[in-house]
Amino acid sequence: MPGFREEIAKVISLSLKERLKQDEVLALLESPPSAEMGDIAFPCFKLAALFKKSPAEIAKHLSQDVKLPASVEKAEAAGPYLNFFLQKESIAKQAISRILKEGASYGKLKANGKRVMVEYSAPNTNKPLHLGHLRNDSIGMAVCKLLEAAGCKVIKANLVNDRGIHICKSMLAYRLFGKGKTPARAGLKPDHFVGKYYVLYNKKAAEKPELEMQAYEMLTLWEAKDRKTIALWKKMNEWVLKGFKETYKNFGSSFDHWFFESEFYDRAKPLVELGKQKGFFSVNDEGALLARLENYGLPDKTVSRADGTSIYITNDLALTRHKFEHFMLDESIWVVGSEQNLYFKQLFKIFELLGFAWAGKCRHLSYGMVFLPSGKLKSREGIVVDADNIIAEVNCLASKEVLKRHKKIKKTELSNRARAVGLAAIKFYMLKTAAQKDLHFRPRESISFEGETGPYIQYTYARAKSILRKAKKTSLQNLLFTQLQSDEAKNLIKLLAQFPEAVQKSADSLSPHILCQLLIETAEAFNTFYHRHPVMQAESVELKKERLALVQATAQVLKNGLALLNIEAIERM
RNA sequence: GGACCCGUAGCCUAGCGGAUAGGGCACUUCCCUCCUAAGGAAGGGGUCGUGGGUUCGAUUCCCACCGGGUCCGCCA
Repeated sequence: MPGFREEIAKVISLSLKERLKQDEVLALLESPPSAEMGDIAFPCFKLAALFKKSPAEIAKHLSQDVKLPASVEKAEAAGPYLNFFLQKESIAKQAISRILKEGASYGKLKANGKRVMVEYSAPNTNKPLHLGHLRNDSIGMAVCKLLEAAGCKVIKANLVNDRGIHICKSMLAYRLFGKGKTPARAGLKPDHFVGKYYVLYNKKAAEKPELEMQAYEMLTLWEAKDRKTIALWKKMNEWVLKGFKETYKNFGSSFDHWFFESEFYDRAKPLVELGKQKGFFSVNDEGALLARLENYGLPDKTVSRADGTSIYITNDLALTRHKFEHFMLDESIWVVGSEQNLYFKQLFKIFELLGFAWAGKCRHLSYGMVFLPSGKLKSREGIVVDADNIIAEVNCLASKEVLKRHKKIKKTELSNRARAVGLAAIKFYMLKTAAQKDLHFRPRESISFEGETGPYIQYTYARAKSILRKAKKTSLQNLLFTQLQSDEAKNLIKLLAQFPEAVQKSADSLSPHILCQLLIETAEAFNTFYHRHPVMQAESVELKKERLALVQATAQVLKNGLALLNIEAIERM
């Protein structure tokens, strides 16, 4: 069902003899700076070169030539812009009935057959998930949902970094100082229990440098599949994974596939051979194997150690090939922090040089670092903001807020609402700014429930739902929208109509913040409308119904939007 | 030394070649006999890091510089 924006794009496209396609026109539409100038603006700058006329001339020509749809009252050229004045009844009818009809699928595009894998979270099994993972998971989940809405078949993947020297460090500390304790006996969440030994290792290693040697010996034993070492590794990894799964469940992260580095790190031999054959993998003076990338403006990358043991990239070489071949992917996306920008450039260049057809289908979704007031997160020193603690802390804050408003609320209801509100605060905070920007996390200020926040949008939704509950089962069929005349209603409708385009844009550019921005604007517009125009006390029955329909449509859009950000819309707050 | 990212009001942030630079926090002043005040209305606060250049037009593109960050490991 086309909306009025599509209609406008269509008539412009037709008038331009389709030199610009409807979708291209649609993407160019913007809002004039003030309402007096119109509701939708079409800038003509891009057409100047195409038609060899000034933008103003083109706008003028279009204003006379364009065949206006019913949703448009008039179109005026204003310098280089063509401004459209919308017909209130028509757009209300069109947009609201479309949203009510499509319901939960409003904003979703039809399937495009593209298979995309999104790898995110990627924890290390030597320590619990921290603040950085919360940003990673928030972005990862939102991008998965956005791509799904855009019509892709999405496979959510988690790569568990479960081998390597860092894992051996917590293992060594446990063997030396653990005295056979278990998480249960220590009364700790199992991933926190293991993390304690990683911190302990680093503390002890500062005094006893020989520990480093011992950790490396342990890695060699592990690679040689030494029974006792493997047994310890398995035990500790099980503990950690059990803890992770609990955190993921709490936070709402989910995965279709779990990959383990331990299963892929030694499967890169054929690729290493291929690289040698192609002549750009070669051994250096110390005996390590390097991918020679200096001709491509990149530093060389070590592919395997002199003693033949594997390093991190070995795993990615084998795993990526497996991903594309086994899952028949059209695209593979890695959600990984910006500190690995160079690493991914090198990795992708190696795929290209190895000659894989899918080399160009790899995307690194890079996001900025999360800093604390004291500096960067440093898990080695135990300076972390632990994910579980943050979730619990925000939950507690939310709980207090709910309790302030509802003194006699039932316990289960209180905890459900607090959980939803707390998570919304964290996730929206992580998503509302462009991913590449660094984030400075100040626990007290960062996660607020007022202003541009997840809870603000949830609150707006809850207010809308509260009205709808009061209205009971008023029929909203066959409304004419002749009464819904206010500017506030019109503004709101215009924003609701932009939702599908915002979803598309967010998905295409892997930028959840674009959708966040629209949801904020929509919530603001609704709250303005809410204050100016009482719904249940409307002057006439017809007006009341029309307002109710608008409230219903707004609630639907907010709910759909939040869902794409992996945030729950709650009925009452 | 080299590469990349970020500098927009006290703080956070959108816009990234075009119409008066949008928001939020904090601050000032109003609004709960009225559908949830986690809200709304109004107000003050900006040389869009600095200096050049390209352009009819630059917060947006290019160059230099200055701040801040990251990476350049036989760590992951």
